[in-house]
Amino acid sequence: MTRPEDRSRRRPKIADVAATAGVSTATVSRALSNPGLVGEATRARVMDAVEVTGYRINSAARDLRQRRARSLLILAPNLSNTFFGTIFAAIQKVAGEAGLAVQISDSRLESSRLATLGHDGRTDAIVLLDGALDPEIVNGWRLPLVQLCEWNEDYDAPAITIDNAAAARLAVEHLAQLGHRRIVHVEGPPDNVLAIHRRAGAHAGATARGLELTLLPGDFTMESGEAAARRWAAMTPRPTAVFCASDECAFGFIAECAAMGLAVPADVSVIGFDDVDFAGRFLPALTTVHQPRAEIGRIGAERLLAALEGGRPLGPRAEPVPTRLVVRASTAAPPTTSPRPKQ
Amino acid sequence: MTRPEDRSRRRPKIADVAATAGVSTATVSRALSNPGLVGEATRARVMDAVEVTGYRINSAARDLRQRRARSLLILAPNLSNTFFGTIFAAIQKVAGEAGLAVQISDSRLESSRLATLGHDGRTDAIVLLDGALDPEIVNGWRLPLVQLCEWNEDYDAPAITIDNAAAARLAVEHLAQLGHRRIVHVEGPPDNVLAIHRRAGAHAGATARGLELTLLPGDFTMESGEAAARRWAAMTPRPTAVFCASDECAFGFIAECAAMGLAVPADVSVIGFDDVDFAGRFLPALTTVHQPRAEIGRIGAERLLAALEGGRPLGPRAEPVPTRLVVRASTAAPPTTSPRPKQ
DNA sequence: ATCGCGGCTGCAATCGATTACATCAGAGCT
DNA sequence: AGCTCTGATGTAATCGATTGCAGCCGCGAT
Repeated sequence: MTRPEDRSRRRPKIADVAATAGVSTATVSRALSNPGLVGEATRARVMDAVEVTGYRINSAARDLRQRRARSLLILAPNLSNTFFGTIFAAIQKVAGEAGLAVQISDSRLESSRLATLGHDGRTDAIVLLDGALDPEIVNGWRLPLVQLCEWNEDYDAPAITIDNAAAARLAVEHLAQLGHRRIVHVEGPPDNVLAIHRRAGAHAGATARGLELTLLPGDFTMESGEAAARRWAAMTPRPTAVFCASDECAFGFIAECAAMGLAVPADVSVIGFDDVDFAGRFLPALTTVHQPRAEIGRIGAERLLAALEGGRPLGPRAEPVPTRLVVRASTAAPPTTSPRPKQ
Repeated sequence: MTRPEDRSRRRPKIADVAATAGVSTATVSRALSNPGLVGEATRARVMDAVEVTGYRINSAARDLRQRRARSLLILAPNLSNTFFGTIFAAIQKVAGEAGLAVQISDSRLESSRLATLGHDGRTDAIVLLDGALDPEIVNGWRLPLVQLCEWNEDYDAPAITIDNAAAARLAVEHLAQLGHRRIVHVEGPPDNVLAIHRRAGAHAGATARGLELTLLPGDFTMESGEAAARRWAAMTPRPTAVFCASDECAFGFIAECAAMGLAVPADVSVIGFDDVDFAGRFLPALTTVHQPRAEIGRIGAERLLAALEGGRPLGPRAEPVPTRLVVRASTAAPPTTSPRPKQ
């Protein structure tokens, strides 16, 4: 005999509902997860009992029995990066609507802890935003997995990305059209796929248009943009435009120009990459390549869901997501102060 | 008799390890989670067997038996908000090191789904970044819970926050010291606690220094900052300084000033609130109140962990986290163009 | 009257780890 | 020798939901 206090104190379980409704636990389970299997009157009694007892399913028990976690893991190299927020939100929206929980973790941890994340049964699928993890570990996870934005050829998983080279080329051609002849590309980190493709695209664009291209090192951060600005300022003659491998880098570049008393775009045109939320409000508003982050997150999550539900494998690779150049106020025709000296 | 293929195909469980090591499952379990309890030789055999079989614990089974999830849930009204990224990272760091998974969810969903999140046994504790949820639901969760940054008096949970009123007052006093006499405060959303406290602080500071304070509506967004800038520009005489309730709002205000051909701080001083990552690189670099987000996230996570391990309840309320004014380039003495007319 | 069938429901095994309790061997003590 | 005590290990119950199998009931067909 259960006293009322017990009910309020203990988390009700399916057996409590069954007792209240006068049916077996099997029937309660079926009424909740597969209502078509139970008679209408019974179902109503069960629902009432659920209401009365305040029953909530215990996911751990269900997960154990069904051998799935109803949960998806996002791994990113730096959770505080503003770039990722939108992606997280998009993934969570899709996953949440499908009843999946979303777990996040920093991807930069010791390999044993990292490996465990994909093996501990708490996760059904993985979204990877980091292309620099050990392929052994990544491929060791026997879970549906998609890569987003960044990718690694050694991972045996599809990637949802934009065509970084083509996008970079767009940026350079924009500068060429404005009349710039000598330009700088501030690169991303040397080993990064994105950096490599963007550099290749910039190079291709410059070659096609006959531009003189100088590469400066960088790593996507604002600090590296500042450093690049100082190196650029010391060049003679100064290139008239700069294509930064990320918006943050561009912000740093522009801020440092301001500190040096140089104006954008009057003294130098600057173009970024990503189109983060602030890009449009920056002063000057930043011309940049739009990377559809929400779209990428959504597509990634949807493909994982399809793989989980259909049980079919994820396609090997995906079409690139369309991107576009967003022209704002940080690019203009090159300064005409001194007519370029013949050489 | 298990054939080798079975091993490689099936996820090994604790029984497989036990069989390989020639001990019982109980011993394996103890060797892994409480090594002091088993003999040294046995422990070594078990560890070898773990290695050989490639065993990884099944969290669902352990969670079920131990009635805990080793997981913590973060609820925020908008996951893509740049403001939250740093907090997520700090929480994940602390939690991850303690072996807890971190789950994130948008807090703005139908109440039934929201309520379920705290009741489904997938979560041991909750970090709440939203003060606008139904108190019935929040208090219905029988889990350790902390509020961060924002809070709600109706929630029965401690809050880790800064002293928003005092911080706002600091901002206003800074403006007073620079010589401003008429100032504007662009408020946050009317019902928001943060907005209310910041407004109160601004009001107190203005009164104490004998400043003339005008309130303009806002909602923390860049758009509301832009709108406020237009309203401010239409005022006669124009106040010479503006205290915005958030950095984003300040960015919007400054961007709109630029669009109207007005310069900051030459024509108007602007001060923000939060000190988001971009604040220091904005042009002009934004004077703002620093909100130690990583610190707040860390403290919140640590208090939850302490409550989980010690089993003791969370303290009722926390000391405010110290904050400070960061003076950069967006504030200066008021313009002296026309000496103020006597009235 | 009997059989078969379909629709509901219940019984009990199951998922995989943890842990209370039992057992047992050996050491130490009287 | 007999007893207790301690430390290591095994046995089996347990966490709470799902699900294969079987049973029951009623109805229509033969």
